[in-house]
Amino acid sequence: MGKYHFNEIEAKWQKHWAENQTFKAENDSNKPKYYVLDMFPYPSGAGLHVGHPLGYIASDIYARYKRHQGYNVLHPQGYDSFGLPAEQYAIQTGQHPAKTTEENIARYREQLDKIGFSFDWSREVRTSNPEYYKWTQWIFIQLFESWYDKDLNKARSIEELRAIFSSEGNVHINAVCDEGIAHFTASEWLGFLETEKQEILLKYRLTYLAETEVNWCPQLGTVLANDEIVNGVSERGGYPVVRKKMKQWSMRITAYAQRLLDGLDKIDWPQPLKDSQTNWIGRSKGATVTFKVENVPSSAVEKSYSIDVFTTRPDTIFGVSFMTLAPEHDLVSKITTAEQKEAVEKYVEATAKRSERERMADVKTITGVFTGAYAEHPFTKEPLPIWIGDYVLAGYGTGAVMSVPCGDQRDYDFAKHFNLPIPNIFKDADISEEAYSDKENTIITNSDFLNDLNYSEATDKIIAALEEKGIGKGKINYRLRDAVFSRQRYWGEPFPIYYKDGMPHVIPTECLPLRLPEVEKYLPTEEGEPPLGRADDWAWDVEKLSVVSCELIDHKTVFPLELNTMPGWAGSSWYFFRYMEDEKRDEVFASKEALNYWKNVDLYIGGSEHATGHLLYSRFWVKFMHDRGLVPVDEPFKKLINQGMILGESAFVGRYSGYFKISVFNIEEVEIQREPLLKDNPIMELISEKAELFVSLKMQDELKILQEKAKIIALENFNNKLEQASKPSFKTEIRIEFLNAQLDLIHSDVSFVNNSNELDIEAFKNWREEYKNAEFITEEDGTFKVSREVEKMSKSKYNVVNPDDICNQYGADTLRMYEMFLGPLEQAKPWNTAGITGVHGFLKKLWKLYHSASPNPSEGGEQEFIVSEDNASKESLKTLHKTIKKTQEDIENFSFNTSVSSFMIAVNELSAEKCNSREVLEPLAILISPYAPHIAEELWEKLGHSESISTAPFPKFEEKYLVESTKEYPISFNGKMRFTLELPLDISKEEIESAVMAHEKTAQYLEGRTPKKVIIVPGKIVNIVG
RNA sequence: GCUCGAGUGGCGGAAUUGGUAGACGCGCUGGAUUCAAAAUCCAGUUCUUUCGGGAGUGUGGGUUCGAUUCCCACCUCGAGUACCA
Repeated sequence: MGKYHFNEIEAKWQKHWAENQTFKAENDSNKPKYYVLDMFPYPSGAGLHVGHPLGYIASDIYARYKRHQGYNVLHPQGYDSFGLPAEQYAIQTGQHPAKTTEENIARYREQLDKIGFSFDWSREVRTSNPEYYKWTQWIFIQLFESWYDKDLNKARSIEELRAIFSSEGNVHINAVCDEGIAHFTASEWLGFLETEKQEILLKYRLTYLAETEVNWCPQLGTVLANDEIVNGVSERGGYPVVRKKMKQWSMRITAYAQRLLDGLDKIDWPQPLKDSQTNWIGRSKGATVTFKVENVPSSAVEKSYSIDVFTTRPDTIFGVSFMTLAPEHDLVSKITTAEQKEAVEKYVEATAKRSERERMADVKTITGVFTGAYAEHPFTKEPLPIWIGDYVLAGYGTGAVMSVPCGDQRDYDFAKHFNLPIPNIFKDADISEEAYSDKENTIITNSDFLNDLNYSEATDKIIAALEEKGIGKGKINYRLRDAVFSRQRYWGEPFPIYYKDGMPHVIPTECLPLRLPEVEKYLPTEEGEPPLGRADDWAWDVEKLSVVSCELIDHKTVFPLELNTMPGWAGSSWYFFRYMEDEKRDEVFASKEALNYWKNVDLYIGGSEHATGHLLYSRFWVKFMHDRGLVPVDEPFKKLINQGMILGESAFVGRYSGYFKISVFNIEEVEIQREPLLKDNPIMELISEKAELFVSLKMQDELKILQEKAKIIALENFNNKLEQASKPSFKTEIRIEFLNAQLDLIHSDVSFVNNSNELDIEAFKNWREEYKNAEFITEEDGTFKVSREVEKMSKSKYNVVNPDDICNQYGADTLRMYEMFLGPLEQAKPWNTAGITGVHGFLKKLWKLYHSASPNPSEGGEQEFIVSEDNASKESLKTLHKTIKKTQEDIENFSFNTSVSSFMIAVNELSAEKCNSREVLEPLAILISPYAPHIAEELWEKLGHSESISTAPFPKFEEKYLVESTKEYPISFNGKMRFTLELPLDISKEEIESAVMAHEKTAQYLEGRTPKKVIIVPGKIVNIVG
């Protein structure tokens, strides 16, 4: 073998690596550890396109580099295999989602294997495997058995909470829990029934059951989390989402809001990603204030109510002129007066019906209604009318605001719209057009004891006053909501929960996994229960400790099981720990030894779309697991890199569709059933069907040609129709008149188009039935050209490029290098297959470097492998060491595109130098091996090594080979480079100056002037000013 | 609207601390080799020019001997977010 037969080489090494488990990570090693992870792929039915492996290639290069650096590298891969698409497919086809998931995974694996990744497949995980979700359920139970102690600022066991309740009741408990839990003493607690105790405990658990306002998606038949909704419609499928109250499992992630925020400072993540988590958590500092509702004689119940509000501007409290409640606010029905009842109820009903999307679509329309009730200003005692309005969100703060129209634009707009007073409490502020919301330059006035104070002084003073009066206090508020954890779906983890007396109970951990039951259909039941409601055997027998038939439910020993399943993020919130364990997977989710050895993920690569989903939830779970002593770390991913999207270059075929008026005349005047047919009146007039014609790019402006051609098609179609019908018995003439036309561009599959944008017309015709007989107008040279446009790579745009095809045609090493060569990892960039020949040519050149220049007849006419043991030239060594330095720096900065360039430069230089010495070529193979591992292994073997190149030590950079004695100085005049001058590096500034001044070109550029100044930076530049 | 990021040849992009703008690759042009094609190799390729030179990194200003790089204002594109009190 002498030519670069990449297909053979790659198949050979992929087989070798698999058979020898070359990349198996050791849990017991003297080497330092390094953990490189890719974001969990969901195995979709469409398979991989060239955009998907981008991040995997980058992480693989880094993993291989770290192995060369002497690290014990963990670089695993697996599948986030529960999820909506498989279930939607199951609903449509009746196929079990496990089956399609299996098939999709097989296809993914096949594609991944072709690219030559150094994954340790022995540690693969799949979230839908019972052996895996057993532990997801187990972690859920840990959450259920935990509560959050605000004083210790960590999660603790529920057993400890019970102990506290038994000894001192709940009065001194400072926990993150439901609102409005009644106080009880220890003896009261001990007197409660078990069901009552469970009811109370549920309000403290980190995962709890509650009636919540959720995002219901009727088309998907499930609720969605906030991060699963994009622009008011579902992320998957784009279906509308409405608000609905449902009993749901929730996760008390809000307990961790501050720690999730603080933790961001400790991790090396891209700033935009941190920003979006910061915004999502949405911390704001302010105060809660309680407003008393004035007793209204005509209201339904005569009782004293109060409204709590949260405000970030307590300093503006003297500017309050009314109160606004969210329509969903509990108090609305209680305080509304009889006169306003009808209007209020109508309004509440109307807003409930509006979907999220509608609400978002019209932010501008101001709506609201007066309740008839008044609140009392806590300081001035003025009555404040209480309104409801849907600009106040039920889910944020307390669902009520103190409206300060002079300082808040929304309050201002509302006040203007309903003619409410707008008192001004800002000194020298103009509020005639809009609210004055500047915090920094504000001086408060008309505000009693706050007069003449600025924002921060006034805020401190008012909070002190509120606290003294006991009607408010300083408070930090978060936008982050508790995460809804129930999904009304089949293809997810079952909750290890059964219901006794309406209270949830966990099934014993030794009975896990609680396996997903079989159902005959994947749809909700007629009663609207989730698909698990269709299972025959879905009840828990507490004596037999097993799942039994639903018919046996007696609520004494056999109880119904939970029908919801967990959301997609359950399994992906802890999977990175599972990879750490390789032997004791049956006993633990991951052993202490494994967790302590691998700690956290050192490098995590994936897309930025998971910013507020997976990446927030997994941080939450890890912090929780850390609190409960389950893992030693409190952040999962130390360093994170977002890879940019690879975009597709869609191909567009021009389609001209013209319409004609076709009129049929008879030529002879004949009588048909006594009706004379007259020559000059048409016997028939019709508008032609669209005459479709495909037009090559440069012909698209040739309207005359297009019209002519389209006319022929229209006529042909007409004649065919006429022939199929009965032919008239008289002579006819057809006249045709052009009406109008349009040219549109339609997607063609990019596989029909070559690198010169020429369409394979035959392939295009065979693509669709309706194109079979289509007509094509080509360029003058007979080719048909398409236009190109960069779009997202997607099946529906027919611009998907398959990595398998690239591997077959150019090889995996070429694919890997080219993906890196396209541009910076983090940036979005278009894929253009045409450019791939450059890196492919580079690999061929690299191969040649290790082989004889001319074919050797004794080698069957092929080039012979030739590497000499002679010393390399000075230039070659310089090339090598320059490349070592650059490659190392580039990999460490994740600048993979530039190191591919530097390899090209190195190979170009070494080829020119005719270098073939082992001293240079051996280290060169190692340098390139992270990028192009197959060719590197092959050359390594030819160089006489029997061990894999993958653990060969990375070449050591030595400065001495780069030391120069002279420098080609750029000589600038007023900052413009004019010529260069080679000078020794060891001469003084003065010597440089005299050498430059003595140069003939200097005089030429000075044109007789005397320089004002000569700037000399030794080793860099010379700049002459004047 | 707010937050963040980015604007450099025909294209993807390079220039790591302010120091020769356009590395490397694609494409294009010309040439060698070949019966021919593929492959390979060589030369050229920012624009403009009266062939001396001149202009040039989104726009306008500033700092500097010197700015793609730093500062100010603006324009355009992309991403995220969306009444958060």
